[in-house]
Amino acid sequence: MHTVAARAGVSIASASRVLNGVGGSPETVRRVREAAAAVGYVPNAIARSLQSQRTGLIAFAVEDIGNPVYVAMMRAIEAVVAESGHQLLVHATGGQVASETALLRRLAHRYVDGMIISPIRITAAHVAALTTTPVPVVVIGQLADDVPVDNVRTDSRSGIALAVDHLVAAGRTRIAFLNGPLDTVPGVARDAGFRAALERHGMPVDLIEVGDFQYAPGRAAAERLLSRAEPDAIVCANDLIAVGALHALLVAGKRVPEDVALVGMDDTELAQMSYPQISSVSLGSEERGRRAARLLLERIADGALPPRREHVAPSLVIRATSGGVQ
Amino acid sequence: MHTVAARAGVSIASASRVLNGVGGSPETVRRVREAAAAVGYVPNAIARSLQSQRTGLIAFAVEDIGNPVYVAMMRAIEAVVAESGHQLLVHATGGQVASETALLRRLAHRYVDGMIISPIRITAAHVAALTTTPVPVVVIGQLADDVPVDNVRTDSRSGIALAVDHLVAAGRTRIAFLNGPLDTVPGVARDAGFRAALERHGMPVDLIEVGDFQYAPGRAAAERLLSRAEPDAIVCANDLIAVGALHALLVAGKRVPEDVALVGMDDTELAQMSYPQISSVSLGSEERGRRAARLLLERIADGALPPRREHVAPSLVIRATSGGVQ
DNA sequence: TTGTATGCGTTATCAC
DNA sequence: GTGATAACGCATACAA
Repeated sequence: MHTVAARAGVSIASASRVLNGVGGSPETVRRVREAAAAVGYVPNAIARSLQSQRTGLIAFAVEDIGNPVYVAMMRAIEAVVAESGHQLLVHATGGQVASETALLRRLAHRYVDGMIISPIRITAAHVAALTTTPVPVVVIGQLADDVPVDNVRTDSRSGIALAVDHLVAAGRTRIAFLNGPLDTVPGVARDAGFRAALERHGMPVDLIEVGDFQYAPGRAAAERLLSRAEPDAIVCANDLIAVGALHALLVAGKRVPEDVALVGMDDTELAQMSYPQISSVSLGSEERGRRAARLLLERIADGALPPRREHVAPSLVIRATSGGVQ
Repeated sequence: MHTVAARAGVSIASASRVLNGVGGSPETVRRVREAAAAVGYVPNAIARSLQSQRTGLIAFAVEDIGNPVYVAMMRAIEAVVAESGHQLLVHATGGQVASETALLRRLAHRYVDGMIISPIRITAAHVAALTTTPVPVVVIGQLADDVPVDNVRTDSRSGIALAVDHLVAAGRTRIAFLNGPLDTVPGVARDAGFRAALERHGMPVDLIEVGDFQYAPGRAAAERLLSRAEPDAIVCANDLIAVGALHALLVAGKRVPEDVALVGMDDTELAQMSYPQISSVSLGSEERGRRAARLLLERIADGALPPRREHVAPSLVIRATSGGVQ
């Protein structure tokens, strides 16, 4: 900038104004532009940030960037924030509470303009960090009603009910459930949803296996299930588990869906990339990502907004594994 | 900082020194620490960056963050750069040349300390941008020998040869190839590798279909292939195509591997998450990511280093779809 | 319109 | 060891 101004024979202030398109006589504009082009001037993002008090960065923090459901969210978020000139910073937390709260506290350094976080566990430490951070945060996931933080949620409890109702309507009577850890927010919600749905249909709740929200644990859980019972339908707490269960079923010689029907959750591209294609409860991942991004941008623009809650309703996508036509 | 210094009754300089752990009498240290804790002082990352001339950010630019091969790279990169206190900025370029060169030019703004980019097309515009950028860049992929930029590469040409040799040894005689676009670097390399391998075995090269490096195009390409020929083996240019081909084969009533053997490429988790599990040529994605990250950190530390080329050799992982035991 | 001067929040340099 | 002061690169009140 200094060089450009000197070369153009004007002050640094004038050069700055021209380069930002505010003010400047035609002659000044011409000379500054020429000088800038000649020396290949390009503004320094950091200095500009220091002055403007914004970095142009949005952080997205998730447990596992390999899970297709987060990839879908990330894409949706990226599309929204890119429109407003922001770039996306991705944090992989590994689901560690310490790692997530550390991230939230680090926000005070103001290295980003805002953060979208989707924790699978929400502890008191989370809430404390969330309510004291000086930088806007939007949480994707269930947040207690009294926490004054923008929040986009879905109802996986009723999502599980959609799956169960669908299977019951198809005549299935021994419906099993493969869940993730019960010390996670989605884990407890889905467990409660499954139990409530089965009880509503007057069915015994005895076919539950708990593993992790991953492929291999899902497959192992299905193997445990098949070794002790003969379900005619399996609901899975996410698509990774469902793919694992599908393979366990096929290895065990079961026909899907004739012998055992299967429904996953999250409706990721994995469900469509399996064979047979897996029915799945959509929790609107893209939509939640999109909404979260919009909420965040709004709050960055106006910090005085009241805390908002947005809700995305689940829906069932029926495919081959639950009686749809192949 | 100003507040902390005032509260501690020392100068800003002393406060800064104490907070950075350099110098300070025991008494000064105590008072500054106390004051900092009292006002909840936390350093401003931007101001610190302006002074230190580094952002602590590393960018990783890829075509599609949903492709498991890039997810694997990203994880490996993240692990390495995190050790040195860097954070990862992820760019999705969509494979657009304009988008990638724009990204490279934007590096001049110095919003990151360095970039790892894995373009599937490398044009003259790329080379021009790469050689003029003032910020360290490492390219994952084939770069011309005379381009003075750090580069981590593999040899997918010989990777394809591994797959073909394996299938020939297993007695397959009508080997097909499902490739991605021929205007991409991996596309041409894999095409050349397939042709060379088949010719080396004295086999006719007539079973090639070109689609895109995605699931649906892969499946469509396999359907086109099956409608016009009866291959007894299929080599796929990546795992997404392979999964699509597997499904096309199963829909067509083919037994895999009895009727048709299948080998993918990239050895992503997708290959293990399919049923039957897909044999795949590993191109060492994690290893390439790790090496690229190390090269970048070294160059950031010492810009005078000569340009380096690192090579990761491909290897074949045999699974169920190519005659391995189920 | 233009230039001067100041501030953004830190760190580094230099006398003391 | 400490404090005043000058950077870092830019944007902007204010006065001219």
